Amino acid sequence: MARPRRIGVEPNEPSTRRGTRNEARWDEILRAAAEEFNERGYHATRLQDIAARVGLLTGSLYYYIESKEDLLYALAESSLRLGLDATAEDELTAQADAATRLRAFIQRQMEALDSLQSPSGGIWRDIAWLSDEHRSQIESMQADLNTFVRRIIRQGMSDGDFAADVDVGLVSSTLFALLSTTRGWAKTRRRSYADIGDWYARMLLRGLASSEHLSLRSSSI
Amino acid sequence: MARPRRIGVEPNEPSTRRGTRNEARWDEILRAAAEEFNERGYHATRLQDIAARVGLLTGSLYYYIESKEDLLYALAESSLRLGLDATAEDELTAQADAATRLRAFIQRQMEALDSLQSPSGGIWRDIAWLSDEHRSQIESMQADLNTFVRRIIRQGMSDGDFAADVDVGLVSSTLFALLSTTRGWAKTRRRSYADIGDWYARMLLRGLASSEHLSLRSSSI
Amino acid sequence: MARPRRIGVEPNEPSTRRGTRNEARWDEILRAAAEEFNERGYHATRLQDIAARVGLLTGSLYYYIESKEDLLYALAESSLRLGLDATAEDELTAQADAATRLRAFIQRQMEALDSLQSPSGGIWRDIAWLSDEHRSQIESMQADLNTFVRRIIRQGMSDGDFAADVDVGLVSSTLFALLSTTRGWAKTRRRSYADIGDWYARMLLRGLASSEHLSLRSSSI
Amino acid sequence: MARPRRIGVEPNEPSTRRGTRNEARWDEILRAAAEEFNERGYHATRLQDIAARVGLLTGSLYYYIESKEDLLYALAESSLRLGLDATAEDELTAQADAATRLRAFIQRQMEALDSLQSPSGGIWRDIAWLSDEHRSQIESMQADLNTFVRRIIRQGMSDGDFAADVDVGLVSSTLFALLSTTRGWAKTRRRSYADIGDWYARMLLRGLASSEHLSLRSSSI
DNA sequence: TATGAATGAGGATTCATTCAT
DNA sequence: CATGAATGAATCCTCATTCAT
Repeated sequence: MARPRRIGVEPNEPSTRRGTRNEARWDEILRAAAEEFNERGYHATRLQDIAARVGLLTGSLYYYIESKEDLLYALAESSLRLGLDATAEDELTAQADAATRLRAFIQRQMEALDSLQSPSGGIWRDIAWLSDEHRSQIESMQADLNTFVRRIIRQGMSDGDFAADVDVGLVSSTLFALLSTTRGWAKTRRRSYADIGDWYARMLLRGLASSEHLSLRSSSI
Repeated sequence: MARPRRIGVEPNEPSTRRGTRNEARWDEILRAAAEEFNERGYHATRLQDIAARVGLLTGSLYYYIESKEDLLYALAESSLRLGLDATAEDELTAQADAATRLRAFIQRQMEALDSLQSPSGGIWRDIAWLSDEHRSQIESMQADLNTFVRRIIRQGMSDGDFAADVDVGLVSSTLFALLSTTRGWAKTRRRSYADIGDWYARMLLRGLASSEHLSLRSSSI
Repeated sequence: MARPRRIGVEPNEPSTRRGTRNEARWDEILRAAAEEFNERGYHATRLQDIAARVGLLTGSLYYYIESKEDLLYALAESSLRLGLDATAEDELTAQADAATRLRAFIQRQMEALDSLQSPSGGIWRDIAWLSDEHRSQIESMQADLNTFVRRIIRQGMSDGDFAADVDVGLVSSTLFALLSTTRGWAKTRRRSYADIGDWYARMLLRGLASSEHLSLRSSSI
Repeated sequence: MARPRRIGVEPNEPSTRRGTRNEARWDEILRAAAEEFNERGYHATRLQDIAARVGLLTGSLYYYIESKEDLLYALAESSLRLGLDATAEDELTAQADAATRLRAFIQRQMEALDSLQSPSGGIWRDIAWLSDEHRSQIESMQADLNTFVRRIIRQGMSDGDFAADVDVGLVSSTLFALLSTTRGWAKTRRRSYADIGDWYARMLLRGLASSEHLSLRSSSI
């Protein structure tokens, strides 16, 4: 293990490089990396662990990657991309009230968890180890996702659906905390991601509701 | 000689036990370790980082510890001990309804976050790196804490305060996920731990409430 | 990361086993280790010393070993295996009298000294540093060798060739002491191992003889 | 553990130093060091091991020694001094035949083994780690002892008591090998040092005898 | 005399990374 | 594409040694 050395990375390498060839293998590798990172964390995971999962020797990985960091980036990126994709709303939803939109968002995020490369809490702290360029890309995507959620919440507040005294940042932090932690313990659980998403949505929406509102339409929540 | 992963038997005994001498330093060290572990995670943290914070050389740390693992254990242990201490209820609370008890529990846990050595999400995954003995001790404490929460939830269910269709495990997982993640982002936030605790309690209790119940006494939640 | 005395469990598996790959190198390494251990002893020898002899960097040794202990074990094992191999007797010898068999045994042991990996007194004390499993294997082989010698001596005693008052354990201890020390000083000496063996045999056999017996056939000894 | 650093030792330090004060403690320490060195060897022994035996903390040892090497030197020196003392012969012995003198020498050496600080095979290889000055002193004493034995053997040869074809160096090597190894296994044995000495003398003397001589007076050997 | 605390130079071990084949 | 072999920079851990109290 070592502090990141990559002092000077060429920003414009021949993109003819890695990843393009043999998509299947590349996916395998990403999947393997995702699992190892989820279980042990980025630093505790050895390239050898990943290579072994795919049936390769460590050195062989370098046909596909340029550095270990590549895997972290690729995973964070694809995970966030999935999250951002789940940001797209069909016409109906797009015009619905905040509660509906939030519930839909949560459910779409939970669905994304099923695809193997998704947010496992631990990875996010390790973003700090990415190269400057990579890190800022990731952080920008995180910001976008965050913004999407905050917009919905603000919409709910101005529509009077959500309590006026809600701390928007607190709520979105809570939501992402829940989403990113889920994978860690959900495996052992018999609940489907959909069920868990239901519970999250119920908690959050009830929590967001203003007291009067809550008593009026509680049955629908 | 260095880190000889002494697989086998040490003809020489473990020497004198550390940790007790110079309580002040020991606390400093723990505090430093907690902060580093929280920021970078167990594996990414170098003993040097910790030593430097305390103004020692790396080797000097070994006057206080026997291995890096010791620090992980000490932190996990003290963190859980705090959590378990927060399990003690005054007479009034002990006889209160589930909602009251749960809210009190959450607030006490949040208060514990203020003491420097407290649950930072990341640490828990690294428990896997503890020695067998240490790990089983930690896991046992985790189980105790878990049990306490589940009992309250079950009480609420049988008293009719909480919805009957609640998944106890899911709820407690959610609660611990929230508690252990908090530290990660709370620093940047202007909310006090007490405020955050209020929000957690509100969300969880409303989430747990049965629909009718909710509409009836929603204003009090 | 270095020498983390990984007391506990390794979440990561031992990886692929070494030693078999590139037999030639492996032999070189063993030979180098044997020489260093003989000269300085196990503890005083640095892996760097061994690596340098083979023209490798210290870290590169770990492609072949898992720990320094591996080398100690491999050497002790191969040394004892040689010794045990020298236990095999041709038909003629097997049916000869004790004196003949003992002499033959000694000579075969001395021949074994020529092969580079052989008993150098110092190594045996360091066996204490082997892992439990390794140590018990070594000790078991030592016991076998010991038994072989004791059987011959007992045969000699019951055949009346050796004095009846001989202390079997004492004799075998003496023999192994001689065998294991030889290498230490024999290098500087101009005598061949065969000559030295002759002298050992002469001493021991005469020492073992009963007084009467001795005077009768002394010329043949 | 480290290669000996003492690059430049002042040859003429105030000898007012160590060892003089509190003879009792000093003896305890030497005794402890002797035992540890015998069991684990010089390098594997930590000053802490020795200190612990005496009930001191490691640092406190430095009131008595100047460096770990001091202990090795003191032990080697005292051990050889004992050996050389055993070189003194009473008038009768001094004028006896070689066999008698050799036997007497062996017995006196064996008696010396009882005093706690005596030759344990392992120590001798570690002499290489002494400072130049210390080492040459030790080697000089070794040479003296060696010479004494060789003289006796040569006397025996010229007197016709020992075979003429004997290799003097080989014999003395053998003798010292036996003497220095003894402690290693003698503990477990029920034989007294005197008994063992008898056996050594018998073997050597018979081994040294010329064939004719042997048959003539075998009963007396 | 003895101790507690710290130092610092090793030395073992790990692992990302390279590269010729 | 993959492997075997090697590299070397970290990082952990050990222990002789120092020194103020």
